[in-house]
Amino acid sequence: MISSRSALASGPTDSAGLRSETVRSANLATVLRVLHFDGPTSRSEMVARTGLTRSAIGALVGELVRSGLVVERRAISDGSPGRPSPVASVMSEQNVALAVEVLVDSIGVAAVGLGGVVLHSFRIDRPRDRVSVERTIDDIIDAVGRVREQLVPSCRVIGMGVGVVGIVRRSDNSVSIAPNLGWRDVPFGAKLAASLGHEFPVLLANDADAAALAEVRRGAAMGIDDALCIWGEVGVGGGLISRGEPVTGASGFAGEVGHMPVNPDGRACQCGSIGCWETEIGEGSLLRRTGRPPDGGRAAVDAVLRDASAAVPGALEALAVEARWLGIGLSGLINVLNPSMVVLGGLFGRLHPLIARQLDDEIAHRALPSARAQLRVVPSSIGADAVLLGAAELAFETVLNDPLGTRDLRLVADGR
Amino acid sequence: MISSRSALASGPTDSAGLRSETVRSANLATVLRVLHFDGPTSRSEMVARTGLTRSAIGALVGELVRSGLVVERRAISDGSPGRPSPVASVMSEQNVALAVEVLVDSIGVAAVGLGGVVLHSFRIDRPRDRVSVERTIDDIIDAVGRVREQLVPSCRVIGMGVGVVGIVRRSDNSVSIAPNLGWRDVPFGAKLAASLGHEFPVLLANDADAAALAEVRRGAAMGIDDALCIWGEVGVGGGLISRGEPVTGASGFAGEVGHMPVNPDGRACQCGSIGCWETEIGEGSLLRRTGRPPDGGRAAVDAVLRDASAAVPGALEALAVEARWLGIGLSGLINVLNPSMVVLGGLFGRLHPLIARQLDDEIAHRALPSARAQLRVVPSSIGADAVLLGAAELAFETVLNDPLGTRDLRLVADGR
DNA sequence: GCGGTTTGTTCGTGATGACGACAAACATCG
DNA sequence: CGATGTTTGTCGTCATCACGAACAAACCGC
Repeated sequence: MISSRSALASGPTDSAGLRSETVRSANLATVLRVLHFDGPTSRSEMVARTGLTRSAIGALVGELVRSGLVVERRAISDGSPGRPSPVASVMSEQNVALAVEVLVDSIGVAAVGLGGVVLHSFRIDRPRDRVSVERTIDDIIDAVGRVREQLVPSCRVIGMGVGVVGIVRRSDNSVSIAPNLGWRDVPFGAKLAASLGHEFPVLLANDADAAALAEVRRGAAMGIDDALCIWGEVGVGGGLISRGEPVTGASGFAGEVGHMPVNPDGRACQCGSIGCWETEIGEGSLLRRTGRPPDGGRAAVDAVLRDASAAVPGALEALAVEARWLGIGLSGLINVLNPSMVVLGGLFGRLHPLIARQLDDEIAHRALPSARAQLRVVPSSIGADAVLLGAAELAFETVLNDPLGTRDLRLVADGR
Repeated sequence: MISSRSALASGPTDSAGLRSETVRSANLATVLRVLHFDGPTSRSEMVARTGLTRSAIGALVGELVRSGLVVERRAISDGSPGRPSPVASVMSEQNVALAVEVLVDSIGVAAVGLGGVVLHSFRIDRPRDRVSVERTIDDIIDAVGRVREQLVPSCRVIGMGVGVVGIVRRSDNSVSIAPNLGWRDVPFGAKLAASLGHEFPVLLANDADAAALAEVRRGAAMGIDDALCIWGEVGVGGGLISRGEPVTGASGFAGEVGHMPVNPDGRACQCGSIGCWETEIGEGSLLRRTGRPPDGGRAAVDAVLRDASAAVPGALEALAVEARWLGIGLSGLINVLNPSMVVLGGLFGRLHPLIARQLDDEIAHRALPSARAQLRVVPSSIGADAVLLGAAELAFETVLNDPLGTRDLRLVADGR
């Protein structure tokens, strides 16, 4: 495998030298990451996994415990000989990320503990005319307040992750365009952070990207280094994972698979182009093919699914066409990115059981044999919380990269 | 930006702990990388760039000098006050990579010095019936011999990089399928390494991938973290760069953009699918549109370019169609990957001056405004040597990642 | 030739992990 | 129930590596 740091001239960070502190920080991060992703782990297990010595692991875990991120429980003897190893685990309740999901008709907020546990959550349904930026921020603050009430007093908020139905420019935490909300070039991250008094960092992401992240970190694609998550509702979004990390692109727009041209002489897309993938596989398109109004929403889709399960001819045909176009677009992405797993979420996750066969056929026909050799296409395994969990992971990244860098200063003071 | 190591469970390498040696190795790599990519650099400049102290840089450069990778020349006083800083540079002639380019009608071999200098090269033209695996290996060994004769006696061969016209599985250095050569599932890397007596590592890559790497390391996309290189000849290949590193995909197939479906009801592709991008923009397609036989090769393409420059109507129209389809496919890739630069090489590089306008229009029409905001589309800046230079970079990676890991044992022995 | 400036070099210090010795905690067996 | 073996935490020592300060060297300008 090729692996190198970026060439040069791209800023001082790239060619920065390493010092001893870097090592410590990286090792702390490694340990915390294991606990965050794999759950409670004994010290001896950590020795085996990291290759570090017992003494090093002891010191590292100790430091994490002192900083309030980790607890160690006395070992429960598991029957094997030898001295039992204490099990470290993350302090979920004391270290939480606030996750926010901004949809058109509702706003969800959750407190997610380190380790990925949803501790508390709250959802505000709202009429379609209540989607202005200010209203949205008000609603979020309201919901955040309610969620925070339920947290333990000693709890520390690590950060906030927000998944928005719209195209997000990650480089400056702004919403570039969100047609369904009527937003355009909104510095949403900055506004929200300001409204919250800059108490913690606020990170924005496209909802599909967030869901993809959740899927890779805690769902079907766990442990997969090259994955592709396609999220479909009204629009179609995607999250790309390469080398185990999300592909963001130059300004964080990567993954807008919905606007890949697949049918250059097809229907006009609301993005201004013609024959985007979204126009062929989006919710509206599926509904139209069954003779329903394209804005029927989830209820209408459920009706189609029921019809198809009952083998109603019109519905079956519509699904066949859907499968065909889904397969066409996927084949392109498979040839370009060679993922080892494709996760279908949202609409496509629900559709998958009904169209798996035809979808696989289409891919077998159109994708290069070599590119699809190791491929698995699976439905999303995380349910409704995918976006929230992904948004939380976004916020956790800070601590996971540098566990002590952002630690609570109080704890530093009396910790040693 | 999100950045994290791969989650877990993906092998011990991922969650490996760092030790002090790691720091040394990483810092040596940083210094060597600067010299390799930026050319001769003074010590004081290196201090500024890496953030390391003068003493550390001194020790690091010293170690690289002792290992025979680097020389230090006495500083030439540049007029500024203060003690002049000695300039370190890479020992190109003593540390070379052998680069090989396997095309249908010729085989090129070059000795590329560390730093990216082509020292010597040799090309064997061969009839189209001489493309068997064995013949090819014979020809390579022959050419390698001739090139090596010209190297200085103290020269050390770091490795061999091979760019092949075909789909390469990087995970095991094999050629999965190369239609133009008639190869299929050939463990070419292993065979070649064996024929060379396993003297050095042999790394395989698709020719477009190699060219893309060259473009990112030393060409138009130098310093760009998210780039996309589209290489067109008979087939269409692509190299994806994300976060400054090539995207390889699960088994190293990523970048087969030529087989992205763009026209589902279009022409049959030799890959078995229908309406692949390649069928619309490949050399054959361009020639067919001008009424020429599709296998006319480079000479025929040149004729088309001449016609277009002379504003012959048929040629202009053909180029317009070419530009349209090139734009359609590119727009999809831009929306999915959000690169900040697209480099057009091979056929497309030659075409670019003639179609730039129409291409930009098509992209403006089809790609999301946010995704193309920072985008530049440029022709390749490296000429005929792109594949060779990229193949060499592939081989250099070993040393650049761990400068002393592979050093000549002789030098270790008397070096200290 | 003298001061000012920049840079290489040397040496001591601090941080960090490896390693070995020892003690603690558990299971098994007699 | 105690002896033994095994596994593991802890402590002290050592090696590695970068930092920082002091000093020397090499250049400029006057």
